[in-house]
Amino acid sequence: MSQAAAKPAENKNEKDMKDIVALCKRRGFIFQASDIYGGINGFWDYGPLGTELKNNLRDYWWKKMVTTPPVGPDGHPVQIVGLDSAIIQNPAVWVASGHVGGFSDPMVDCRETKKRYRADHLIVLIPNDDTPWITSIADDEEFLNARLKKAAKGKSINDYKQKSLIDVDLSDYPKILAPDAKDKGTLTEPKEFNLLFETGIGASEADKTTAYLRGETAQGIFINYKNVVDSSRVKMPFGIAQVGKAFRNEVNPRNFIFRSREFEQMEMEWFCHPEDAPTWFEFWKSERKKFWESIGLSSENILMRDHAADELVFYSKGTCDIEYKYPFTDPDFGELEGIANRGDYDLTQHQEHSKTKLEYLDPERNNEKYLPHVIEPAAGLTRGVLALICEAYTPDPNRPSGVFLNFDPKMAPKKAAILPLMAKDGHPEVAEKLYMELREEFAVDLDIKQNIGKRYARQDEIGTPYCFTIDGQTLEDGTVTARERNTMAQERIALDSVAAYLREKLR
RNA sequence: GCGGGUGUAGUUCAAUGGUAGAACGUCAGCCUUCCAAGCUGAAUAUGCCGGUUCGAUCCCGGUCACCCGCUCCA
Repeated sequence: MSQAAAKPAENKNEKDMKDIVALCKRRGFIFQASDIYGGINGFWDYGPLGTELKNNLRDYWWKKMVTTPPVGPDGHPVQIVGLDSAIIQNPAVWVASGHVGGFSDPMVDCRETKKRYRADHLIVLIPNDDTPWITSIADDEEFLNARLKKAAKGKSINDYKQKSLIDVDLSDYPKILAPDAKDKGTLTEPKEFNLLFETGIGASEADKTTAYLRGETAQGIFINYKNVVDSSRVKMPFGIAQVGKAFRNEVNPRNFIFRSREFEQMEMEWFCHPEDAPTWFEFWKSERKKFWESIGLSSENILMRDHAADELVFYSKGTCDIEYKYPFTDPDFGELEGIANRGDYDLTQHQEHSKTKLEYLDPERNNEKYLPHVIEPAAGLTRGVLALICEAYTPDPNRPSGVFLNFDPKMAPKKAAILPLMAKDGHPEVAEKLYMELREEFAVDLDIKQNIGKRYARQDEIGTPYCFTIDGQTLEDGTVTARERNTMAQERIALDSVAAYLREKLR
C-alpha cells in the first residue's frame, strides 16, 4: 500500500470505515465487546441485526455446502455431511496439527530499527575476538555478504563461527549486532508467540490440566474423519463441513472485526483420492468464488490470489485466497477465504500421533488403501459479514437517511417492513394482521410509530429490501404499496399476494 | 510488540482549571393519505485509576480502548 495519502475519503460518496463502524453500532449490527467496561481488544459482540446477518450467511453457506451441495465435474451432486465438534479437544490434537510446538516461533525485536525477526531465521557470526557478533538472515547469501562488507572490518566469513540465534546464550546478546542496526546489543530476548488460547480443565486449581481453545475448526473435522466414514455411508470423494468459533491470540487485532481473537469459520474438508486432488482444487476454487458473488459481493471487489511457491506452508500443494477489497485495504485486498490443497498432511499427522489407522479402503479402486488428500475451502464467517456490510454500504445524498445498505435480499437481516401509513383509521390493524402472517415465513418488522418518511429511512439504513405500506386504499381495494429499497420505486400489489411477492424476490 | 494520534450523550461534533451545548438518533405526545426522516417535549455524556490543585472533563502519570503507520498473521 502506498505510504503517502491513504487518507479518509473527503468525498462523502466513498466508503469510510469510520462511518461503517458507526452505523454498525448505531443500528445494532456490531458492538465492541465488553463495551461498558471499556472494551476488550480483539473481541466483538453481534447485536440484533448483526446476529441475523451472520446467521443468514451461515445458513446459506450450510445450505450450499451440506443441504444442496454443487454438482461435481461428473454431472452428479457431490456429497458433504455436517459436523459440530467440541471447541476444546485433547491437547494432543494441537500438537499433531503443529499448532503447539511446531509453529510457535520465537521472535526478537530490534530496539534500534524496530524491526522484528524470527529467531530461527537469524544466524549469528561469532568472531574469535571481541568485535561485534554479526547477524544475518538465514539462507540469504546476498544479505550476509553485504553485512560482512559493512560490519566485519575486513574480516572474511572464515573468521567466524556460525550459530543460529536460538542457540545463543541470552548473556551474549549485548555483543550481537542486529541485522539492520548500527549499534550492538539492540535485540530483545526471544519472545514466544503461541497463537492458541490456553485454558485449564478441572475445577480444582491443583488438578487443572492445560488445554487449548481451537485455533481452527478444521482439526475437529480431521479427528472425526474416521467416525464419519464409519457411520455415515459416505464414500470417496466426500466432504465434511463445520461452522463455528475459533480463537487465536492475534499479536495485533486490527481493522474492526477483520482480525479478531475470537471469530467464526465456515470450513469444509474435501477428502479425495490423491490423483484427483488437483481437479477438485480447481473445482472448489470456482465454486467458492461463485458463492460469494451469489450473495452480492461484486466480482470487481473479489480477487482470486494463488499463493506463490515461497509463500506456501511446507505441506501445502497449493493455496488460493479469495480476497475482498475492504475499505481499509483498498486499493489492495484482504483475505476472505482460503482454499488449500493440504495433501495428506493432516491425516498423516493424526494417524501418527493418535496411533489410529486412518487409511481409506476404496472398493471402487480395487480395494486400494490410501490416505485421502484434502482440499480445504476455509471461509471466515465473520469476515464474510464484514465484506457483506462493506459491500452493502452505499452513501446516497439523495435520500433522507443519506445512506442505505444494499444487501442481497437473501442476506438482509430483515426481509421486509410492514408499515401502516398512519397510526389510525384502521391501518395498524391491517398491518399487524399482515405482519403476523408474514413473520411465520420471513424475518419482518412491524413499525407503526412516526411518519412514513422516517420509517423508510430507518429501513434503508438497516438494509431492508422491501417495505409494504397499508393506506386508505388498502381498506377499499385490498392493495398495499410495495416499496423497493434501492430505487425507492413503489408499486401496488394485492394484500394477499405479499407473501408470494416476497418469496419470489428472495429466491 | 514498536511509533504516532485520539478518547465529551446512541452517533457526529462543540465548549471550559469553577462539573458541559448542538445536530441527528432514541422515547413519549401531537400531526400526517407515501420518504422536506413534520411539530412539541423528555432521557442520556467528559473511558477507567491515580497525582497536582481550594477545585480537574481540561494539566501530569498510569491503564484500557479505538484509529493510522510498521511488524506479525502457522
